[in-house]
Amino acid sequence: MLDLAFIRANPEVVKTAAQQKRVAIDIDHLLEVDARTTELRRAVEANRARQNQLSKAIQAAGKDKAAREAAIGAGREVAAELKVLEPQLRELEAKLQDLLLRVPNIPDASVPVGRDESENVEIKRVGTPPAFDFAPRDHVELMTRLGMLDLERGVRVAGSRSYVLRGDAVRLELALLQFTIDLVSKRGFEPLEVPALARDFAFIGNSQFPRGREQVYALQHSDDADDPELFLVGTAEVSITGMYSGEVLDASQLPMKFVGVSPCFRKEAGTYGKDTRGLMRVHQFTKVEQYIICQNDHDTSVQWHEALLANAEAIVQALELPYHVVVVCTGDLGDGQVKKYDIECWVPSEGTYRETHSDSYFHDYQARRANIRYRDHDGKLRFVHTLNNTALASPRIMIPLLENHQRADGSIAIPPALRPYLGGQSEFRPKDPV
RNA sequence: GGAGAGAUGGCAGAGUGGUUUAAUGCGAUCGUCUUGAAAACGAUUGUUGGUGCUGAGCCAACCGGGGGUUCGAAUCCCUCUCUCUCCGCCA
Repeated sequence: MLDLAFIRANPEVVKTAAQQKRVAIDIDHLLEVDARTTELRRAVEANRARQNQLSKAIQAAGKDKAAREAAIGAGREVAAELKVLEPQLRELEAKLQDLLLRVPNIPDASVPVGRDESENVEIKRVGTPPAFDFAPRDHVELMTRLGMLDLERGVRVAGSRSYVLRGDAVRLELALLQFTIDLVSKRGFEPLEVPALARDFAFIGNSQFPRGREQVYALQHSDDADDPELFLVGTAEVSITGMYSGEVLDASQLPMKFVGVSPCFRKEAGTYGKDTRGLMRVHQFTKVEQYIICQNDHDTSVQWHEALLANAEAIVQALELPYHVVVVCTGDLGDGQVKKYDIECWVPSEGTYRETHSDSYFHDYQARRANIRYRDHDGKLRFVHTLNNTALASPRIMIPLLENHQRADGSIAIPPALRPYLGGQSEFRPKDPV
């Protein structure tokens, strides 16, 4: 959420940002609602002031019955007027709040303007895609042959975009998660295992709601089917934002650095026909997420944004995956994001790079929604800044991991960094080699 | 799932319809005293919005969230959330 005072002072900046992010929002209408709200609030407050004066007059009247009755009579009139005005004010305030929640954040000046992901800009390329002297297999074929994947039965249980990991894939996933948490926590990040269920306020704080609600699974937690109380998170980011909602932190506690793990659930609404094969886009997965809460300072945010990227790069480098980094263009940015880097790893079966990590900073956009503040050294309250980046998402990471390290016989080399987490094992080998 | 008790400022804790403008204590900040510190003493110390001669002042709201009764609610009523105690169930 942006500061309303900022929107009032810079409507054109906000309009341009919304346009570049391809968000349809009528800023003029918002300002008009804002003006009407202020006007009505003044009227309500004037009535309340009058009410307080009369209340004192009633006390002061004591046993002077006439004065007392007169003041109570006047009080009735004020109360009657407030009874009309107050619901109008509440309605306007709710409308204004809803509009405010839909105003996107301002992208950084360094973000390229573009329509969609096709206009993201590569800034870095690391490693070389492997040159196979055989036709590389895709992850579905490799994993099925290795007894690691059972798509058919996963779909039987839970429908399309579902899967069962079997055998060595389960060991591999646990190894990947532990390797990742170890690497990031060694860099000073506190491990968290957070709820995968969260209330709506956590989603609002994170800026998944109100826009984006259709991507989230709602749970009927009470008997009132129209009022789901809990939702399944699509990322631990939601839960971590919710953790500190409403708190006033102390400047000395910052920065807070977390590495959180959780199951993640996504409806993937509107992606029919996209990445339908295999493990690229699934309804349920497991993700290790980096999250930082820092002081309200642009340069500090930028510094941590780079640090989070460096952590993620260390992970894909240790897994020996060829990758590149792109700056995401305005049209592909989330509402709250100021700037975002994606790491995309090379996928041999597709002959292209695919997103595995997403590194964003928000300034105080999330903090303002979630009301996370800190008392600065000068004694003032400020909203914190928040950032997050994937550390590792599984099973998606298995696609480049297994495809890049495959051999002609269908076996797969395990990168040395991962071997300690697999009992020293150096490869996955099918029972029936090709 | 059943029964009961609670939720008040950074913390503790009074307050059961009208000078509550939320007491008191602790903490914090500043000052006095001191070589310095501690102690003692004094002062200050919440948030949000509005107004404004722009951080003097003035107005409004906030006692877990929301709604209601009343001229007037921390206080009475309804509802939701959470915490604690006991019983039941359970990995």
